[in-house]
Amino acid sequence: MKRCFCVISRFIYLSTERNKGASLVSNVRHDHTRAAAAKTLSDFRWEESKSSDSQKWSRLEHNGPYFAPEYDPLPASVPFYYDGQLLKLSPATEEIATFYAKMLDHEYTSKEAFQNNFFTDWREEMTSEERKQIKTLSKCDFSHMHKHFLEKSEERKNMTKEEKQVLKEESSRLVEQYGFCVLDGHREKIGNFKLEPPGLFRGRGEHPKMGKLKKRIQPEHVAINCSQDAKIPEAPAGHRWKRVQHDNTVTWLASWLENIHGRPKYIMLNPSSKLKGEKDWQKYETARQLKVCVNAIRKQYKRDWTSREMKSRQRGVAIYFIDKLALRAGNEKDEESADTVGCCSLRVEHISLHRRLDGLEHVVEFDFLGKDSIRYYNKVPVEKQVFKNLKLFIKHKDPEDDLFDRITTVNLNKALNECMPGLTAKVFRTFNASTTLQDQLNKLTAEDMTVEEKILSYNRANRAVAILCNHQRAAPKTFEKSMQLLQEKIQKKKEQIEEAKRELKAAKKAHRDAPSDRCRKLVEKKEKLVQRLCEQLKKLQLQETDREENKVIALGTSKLNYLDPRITVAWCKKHNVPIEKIYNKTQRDKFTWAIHMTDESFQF
DNA sequence: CACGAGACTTGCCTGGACGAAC
DNA sequence: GTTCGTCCAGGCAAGTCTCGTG
Repeated sequence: MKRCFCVISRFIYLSTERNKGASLVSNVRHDHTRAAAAKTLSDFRWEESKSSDSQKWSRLEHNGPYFAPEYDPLPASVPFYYDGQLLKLSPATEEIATFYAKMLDHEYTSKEAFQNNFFTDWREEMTSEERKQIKTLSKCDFSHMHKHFLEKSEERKNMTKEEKQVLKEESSRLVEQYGFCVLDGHREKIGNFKLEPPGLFRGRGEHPKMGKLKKRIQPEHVAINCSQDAKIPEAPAGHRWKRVQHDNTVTWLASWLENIHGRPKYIMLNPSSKLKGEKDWQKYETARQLKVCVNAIRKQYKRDWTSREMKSRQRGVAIYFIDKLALRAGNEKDEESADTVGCCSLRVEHISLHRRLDGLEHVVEFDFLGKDSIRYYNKVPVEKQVFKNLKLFIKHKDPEDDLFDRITTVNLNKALNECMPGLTAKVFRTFNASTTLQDQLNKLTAEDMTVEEKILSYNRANRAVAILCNHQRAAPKTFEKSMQLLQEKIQKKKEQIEEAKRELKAAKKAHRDAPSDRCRKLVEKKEKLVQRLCEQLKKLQLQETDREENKVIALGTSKLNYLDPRITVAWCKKHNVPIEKIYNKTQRDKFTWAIHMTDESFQF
């Protein structure tokens, strides 16, 4: 498998290198396409790939991370008052105050947890003098700071073109210096070369740590990873790195521990890199592998529904949910984070069982907060045996008890792995998402459609996946307004059509009454106008449908993470839709591998 | 097996660039 | 020229899963 990808990756490099003849590129592609076609799924050796996969590179060199600029103290003209008294804060204290002052408009500064966390952490950073004086948050007056930053941002908006140009050049110099690394002889883009600046932590949902201080990262906190023979990046003057290591079994260039949860964070490559692309390709191949054995797995979990062992029954139902509803695995979480769940961590309170609902039998009603505190709400008719089992699982339990108390993500994944090497809960999401896209595209695309209609079909297929995976977004702030505008446009267009039709009729009549070349030409002209207007109307109406259906659905996540790009590429080729209409520049870069290795016959 | 550390993927939001409409 | 709206890259939080250790 590994070897197979090497062919592809060599091709990608070839094709992205300048001054290479097009004929060479197409030759490579041709060869590869055949090689890939000849390769069947059973040829993949997962065990083998596992050992060889552990080495991620042989040579790695980079310039280290870019540190956030030092704090620039406020001008003396921006006062801070405590309890009505002017107070000059020390730079460190002032800096943290500005984090809060910048957020005053946000709803969450009104939350008690946010205020308490912020104030506790702020006081910890104060000088003892300041700590003695500043005892109550509500007595702090940040309003002048707040105003100062509003003005600053206004200033920034009103910069001249030239000033903006200067900034732009500065930032591209930064990218030039820090934004790339050299991995195995190839210059690769780094994903996030800038270290996160200090600020206030705002978790998602009801996060118990909201408002806590995210501290400034110092070089002494940062570990550097590069190859032994590489030039070690220089630490900022007067500083040294936490450590420099040469571990080629990992892909990160730099890492540090964030202070909120004490979890590691990393600087890694951009998705367009070979390293990431290879991994991505592997992911989809695993998902395609599941396609081959999913029937057997389904049979197995259905058998488990009637197992004598409670654990097996629970696992059978859990995998059924993961498969049917594309739920996430649902690892255990600690108390120090928002209360969200996935499949294995579902609690009794998250489901309601309805013997009969809306004319359907055995309906399970799900209502819980999933990843990022996004609500999952769904009413699903299930097999009778699943229903029976669920009743059994919740018997004698309290609402806050685990629904699946005998299983964990670890043993669930272990069981899955025994069915198919490499299989874990999340593979089902990839598999179901990509399968859905393929099915929907096949169903929704017709040859006689215009390109616009085909794109609408694609978006609908994409949307079906997003709904399956529960990818949501906040409705755009301007949604209502822009929708209304669009409707007015449509109305206007309709009126134009009426008008044009009347004119056409009149022209026809004139031509009938007194045929002439001039009259005939006028009729033709009017006919064309009507036709053109109708086409425009259709386009607008398509746009309206698309936008309405998309109001709270986020398509990006599935497009980027769940849909095998080869499905899209093949579809575009087959139906003559330019790939640029579906993938923007970033997406094309990320999916370069797929764009080059896929021909129109590919099916997931 | 439980646990925690570590590595890597997935996820939503936002600020600013850019183009269209006024 | 200004305003408005859309799109996208970047930001960073929050998941999943693996591995080593006792």
